[in-house]
Amino acid sequence: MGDRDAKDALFDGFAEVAKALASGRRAELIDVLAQGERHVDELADEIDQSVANTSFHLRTLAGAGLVTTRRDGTRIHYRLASDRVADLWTATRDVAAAHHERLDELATAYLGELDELEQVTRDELMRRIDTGEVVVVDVRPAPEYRSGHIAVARSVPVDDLTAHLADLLTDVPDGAEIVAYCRGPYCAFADEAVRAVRASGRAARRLEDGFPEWHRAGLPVERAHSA
Amino acid sequence: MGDRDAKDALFDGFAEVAKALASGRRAELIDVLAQGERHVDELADEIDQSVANTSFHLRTLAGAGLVTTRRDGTRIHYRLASDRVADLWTATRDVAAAHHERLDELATAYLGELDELEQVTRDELMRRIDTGEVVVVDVRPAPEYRSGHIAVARSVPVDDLTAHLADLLTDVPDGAEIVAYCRGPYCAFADEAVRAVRASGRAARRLEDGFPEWHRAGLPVERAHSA
DNA sequence: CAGCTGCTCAAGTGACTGCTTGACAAGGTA
DNA sequence: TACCTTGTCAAGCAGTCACTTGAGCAGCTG
Repeated sequence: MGDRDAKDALFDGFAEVAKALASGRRAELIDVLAQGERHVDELADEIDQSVANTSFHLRTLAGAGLVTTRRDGTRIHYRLASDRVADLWTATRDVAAAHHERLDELATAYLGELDELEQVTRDELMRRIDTGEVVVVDVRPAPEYRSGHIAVARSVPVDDLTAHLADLLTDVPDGAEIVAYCRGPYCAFADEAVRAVRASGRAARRLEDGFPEWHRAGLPVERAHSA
Repeated sequence: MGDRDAKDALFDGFAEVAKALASGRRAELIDVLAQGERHVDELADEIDQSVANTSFHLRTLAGAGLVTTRRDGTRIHYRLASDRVADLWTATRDVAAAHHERLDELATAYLGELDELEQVTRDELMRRIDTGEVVVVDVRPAPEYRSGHIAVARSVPVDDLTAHLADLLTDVPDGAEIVAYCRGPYCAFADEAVRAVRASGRAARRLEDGFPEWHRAGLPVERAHSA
């Protein structure tokens, strides 16, 4: 007890958890899985990798205990092992945002300039939902909406947005604003949606973060029965 | 904007932060630096590695933004970039504790059986400090005590414990208990101290975690002026 | 049963990591 | 000035990782 080999082995154990997140592709998987469970081809599609490689990364994550699986017929559904994993992912992003010297640049390259799109905080959105001044739009892919979403939100996946934009706009009362949300602060879907809505002349902003943060803040959600 | 390469680059950026923690030796460094700043040979000594290798790991951590340096004459002091890094370290340990299948085993191999040593929570220790029923002993190395410690604690580094045990015991009033603390929940110093004190027939327990957790909980500390 | 879908596994390649040794640079001291 | 201390850097080796291709296996469906 208390010797060097045992200490090294223990800290190597902690490092295994960090190692699981130490790949951009696995980080993307965690970001998607934080929305709810998904099966392998969907995940492969989300991260633009082969099914074999995605399967390999998922097994790496499972080996470190970050995700678990559930079989349903021929499909295997992966999900985060617990909310703690989502907390770890949030902590990683926070440290990167605060201390990684090039992160702003990388985020801007992916999301575009953020200053032009004023954001809505969770608290402000909650107040405006209560007073009915807002239409909340979930622009994530449909499976993510199905497995859980902000209570009053309607689903308009960003891929279908141009097709359904006219419908959406007719449902927005005068004086109300559209607020779009997606996976989190570094998800591009909401920004894309906000730009599209604004291009058609209506007011729109994005929520500052996404569904996982809303849910973990204890704000009202609707969840699928099985997920 | 919004394209695959930019998304990969952004998530690779997040992964760089995780990669920095993805080595047992670097994790040990973070655990030590969470106590306060230290210079390179001290750190090399703590993790039982060569100065060259320790310097290499520290530069890796600095490259990811997790630590910063301060020059003082010929010495270079390293410290955590902010409390966020300590939060990330805590989140990593929590996930490992909850989901890593062999972590309990590794922790037991290093710390010994925990059940035999009943632990004191922060809240309970705070109450007992107020009622004066307790002598709080900081068993970390002296530099860590100097850069910050629990307000009423006295320093008895575990290396010096056998030499100072008699002194310590004479200062403990009848009916009072010794509570030892060190770096955190996976630090062996406090357990070792508790066993030594108990072997001499006095009551002793360890604090459930360590100084960084106490400090971040906003409980009373004394800090060095310069650190 | 055969054939299909959904996923995993194995082998192979190029790139990176962790550690060692030994040389070197920056700053302080005599 | 020369010399010491402290820390970094470079080369080199063994081990590991990310991704590809192609094979294989479990469980449905006809």
